[in-house]
Amino acid sequence: MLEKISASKSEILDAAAHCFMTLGAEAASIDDIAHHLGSTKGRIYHHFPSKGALLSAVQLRAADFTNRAVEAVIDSSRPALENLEEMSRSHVREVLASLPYHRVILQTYPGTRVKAATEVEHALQSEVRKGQRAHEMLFHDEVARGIAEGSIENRNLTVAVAGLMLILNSPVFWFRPERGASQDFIDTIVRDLTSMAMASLRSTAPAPQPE
Amino acid sequence: MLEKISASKSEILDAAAHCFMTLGAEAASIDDIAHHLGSTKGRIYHHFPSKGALLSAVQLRAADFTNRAVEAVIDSSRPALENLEEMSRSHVREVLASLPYHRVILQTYPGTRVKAATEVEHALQSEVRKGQRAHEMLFHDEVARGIAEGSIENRNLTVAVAGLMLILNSPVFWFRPERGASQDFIDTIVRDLTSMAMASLRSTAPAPQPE
DNA sequence: TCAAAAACATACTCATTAGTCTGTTTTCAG
DNA sequence: CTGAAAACAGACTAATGAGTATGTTTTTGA
Repeated sequence: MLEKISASKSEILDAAAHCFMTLGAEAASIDDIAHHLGSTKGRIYHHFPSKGALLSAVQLRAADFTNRAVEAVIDSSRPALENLEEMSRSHVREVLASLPYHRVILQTYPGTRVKAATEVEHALQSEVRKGQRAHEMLFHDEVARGIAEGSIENRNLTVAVAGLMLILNSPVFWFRPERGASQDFIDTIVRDLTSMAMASLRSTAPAPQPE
Repeated sequence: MLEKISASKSEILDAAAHCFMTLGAEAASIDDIAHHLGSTKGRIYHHFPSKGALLSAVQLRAADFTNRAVEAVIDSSRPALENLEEMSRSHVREVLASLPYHRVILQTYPGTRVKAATEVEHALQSEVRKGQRAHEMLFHDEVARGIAEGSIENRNLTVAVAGLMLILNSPVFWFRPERGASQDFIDTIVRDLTSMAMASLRSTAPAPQPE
């Protein structure tokens, strides 16, 4: 789904993600990104046709990161909750590892339709949504399986999955890697968030005990 | 904490919140907001000194909305979890009721420092954070109390409260009132999100049974 | 009833910034 | 080696949008 990225292109994406994160996707200018690279606009516009395309590329890569990380640990032979726990752990780890990219996604999450949306840009945005939806589907399907199993509380699926993803993505809002990112704290975040996420899903009432 | 707002000023805030929501806080121009009001810039700049001040006013009002709603139902004589459940219910209801305002908050949550930040604007933003922190504190304190009680799982407080707030705010990301906001669906959202939030906090291991 | 202040409208200025165009350097296949 | 294409740099254009300055209307208090 994602074409190969040259080393230079990847460097540009990293810089773009960083600037979008610190300044906001809309406020960050192409010149800001170029300056952060020690280059000029010429370099960026040689690789990307527009700012919108660059933004979409960053968002697409973000979804791709978590997608790969989660898909790698999926094992549908396990019970849904067990599987979801591994998936969640992997997702949170990846978010913490590639934080700037995921910050950008959150910034453009709501239905904020871009003003000057050409046909091409619109298509790119639709592609981004598709990638995000695909990733949510990984969790969506497992939650549905868990509800069928009886191990997960029977709630509105949309509401439940949205809440789950928000828990897993919550570090995006407050995690500051620049201020001391001790491996210990990272482990705490992964453990506690995964624990909270699983607890929020787990069925309370009958609790089928297979022991 | 919040000065009285004239009818006209309130109308401007509503329009601003709406435009910030649909177009994004950065992309929405003062002219856009004025046009949505059927007026011109003059009206807005008569009441607000700058776009940043207008944005801050919207954010401050958002925090004020949920603050009032939650504070009204706090009853610290109850057990922490019971109290938190009522608070959460009230919070979610308020978010759904004044959605545009809360969308704006989420858009500017991350550490995106504005570029042209004058001293005044900076002070306003700091005021906004203070209001948001105050509201989070309401939940923070109750969670701490619950942990002390033993009814809430002993996790990192920052992580736990952040996760909790994200669950409660999650409709901001996907709820579309324009597309059929049946009272029934609203009730479902409030019930399921509150249920998930409480489940994510509840202590799993010893479970002190006071019955 | 009548100033004066509040509440707007309208026409500007000026800075920022996305995108373009042309030139220069680097890479690399043959 | 060489020439052509890729990978940039740097100057320029054009449009958008925040903020201002000066009107005009409406409200209001005495």
